Amino acid sequence: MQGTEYGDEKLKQAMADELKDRLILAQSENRPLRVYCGFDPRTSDLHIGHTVPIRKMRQFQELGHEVIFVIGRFTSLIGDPSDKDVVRAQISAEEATLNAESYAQQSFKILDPDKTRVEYNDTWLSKLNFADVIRLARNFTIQQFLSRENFRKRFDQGEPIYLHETFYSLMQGYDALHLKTDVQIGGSDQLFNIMTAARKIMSANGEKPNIAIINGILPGTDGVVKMSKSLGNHIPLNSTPEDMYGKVMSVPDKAMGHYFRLITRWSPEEIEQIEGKLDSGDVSPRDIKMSLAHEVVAIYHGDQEAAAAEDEFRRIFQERKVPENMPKVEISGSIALFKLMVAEGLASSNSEARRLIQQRGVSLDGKVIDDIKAEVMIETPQVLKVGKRKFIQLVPKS
RNA sequence: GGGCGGUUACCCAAGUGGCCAAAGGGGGCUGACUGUAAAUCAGCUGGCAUUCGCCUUCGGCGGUUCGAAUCCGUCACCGCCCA
Repeated sequence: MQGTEYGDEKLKQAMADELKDRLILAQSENRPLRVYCGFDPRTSDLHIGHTVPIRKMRQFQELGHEVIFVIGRFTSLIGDPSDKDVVRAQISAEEATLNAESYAQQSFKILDPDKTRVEYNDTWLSKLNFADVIRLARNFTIQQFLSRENFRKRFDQGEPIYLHETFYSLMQGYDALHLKTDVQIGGSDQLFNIMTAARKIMSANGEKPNIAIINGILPGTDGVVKMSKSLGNHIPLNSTPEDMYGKVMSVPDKAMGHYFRLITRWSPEEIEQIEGKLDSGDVSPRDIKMSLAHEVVAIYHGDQEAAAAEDEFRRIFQERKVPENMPKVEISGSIALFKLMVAEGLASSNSEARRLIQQRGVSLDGKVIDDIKAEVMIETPQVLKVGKRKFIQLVPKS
């Protein structure tokens, strides 16, 4: 039950007890627990926020249990209202399918592919007819949904709540029923879907309700809001070691604890020790964060890459030098600086490029260029820096 | 189906005929400071041209007007109340 967050001690205890009982039961039936977690293939990139439940699945896997990775190809067409207080856009089936495939692949960075069952929930959900749906819906009252915070808030503020949004919970519940799961893993934003919807649907249909393992929510690089691609505060699993390292470093100090607990391999004892050092001021928070960044990178890229990313970070941001490797661009003759920036993707429009130049955000070999009419002529290789972290090397065309 | 209110840039939100590319806040970006943290300060934040200027944008379409985000018509969508 490490790294879990039920927001309620009694609930946590109840779930822990139930899990124990279920383990005993499963053992007597000579079978492993069936554990599942669903993912919404809304985007194609997994980010480290997604890894929180995935790591939990991995733990179950290591203990010999059966793990089902459910891709919500059907549900993503509807949109999960759980983590937003606004309606989410629906995406197309084609998009969902494409995303789903790369999704499963990425999850194998953590899960053991041979021991993971991947399921797409449209396999069973698309077969339900209207009468089936009504039967499921009969288990719930409008009031139950309204008592849920995100619906309540919208209701009170006179913002729309669409009927189809309530179906999301039903679908998730049906997933659990269909798969006859013992355990369902999810973030604390899934509490309603798991505790209220899934458990009710299961017991109403004669199954034992699955046990909820509720993880804390990993905040994004802003340190406050749940990590998500759409908010741009995410750290993609596919990003380079350097990028990943840097992004972790940009996380506010106050959010470090969540990162320790939710995405590192550190034990509770180690974390306690680290936090002790932080509190006493024995170690600089920056150094702690650097070891955090190292750890995160090491999980996905290995120690060597992590060490290299750390060197690079020191080099660029602490010693203010240029990166070891950067894209090379050949320049012949002379070209307007702002045009070059746009051509190389360092600015999204001429106006933005000029703005950056005016704001002294552009330099060539360390020398700030603040003339928007500047022309560049390259005779020997020079490094163009735009903003805090964009570098390219300009070389003369041979 | 009826009545009322609403739809403004990435988000929230002001603006009710010209001084509106559109107040303010958030977010983002750049710079200073710094630990790519926090806090703070300054600037920027539609596009093209950076010289006057030009173009696109205020739910869609159409109209009135020298001129519309602002007025009229119509359509779409949302909220509240009534049925």
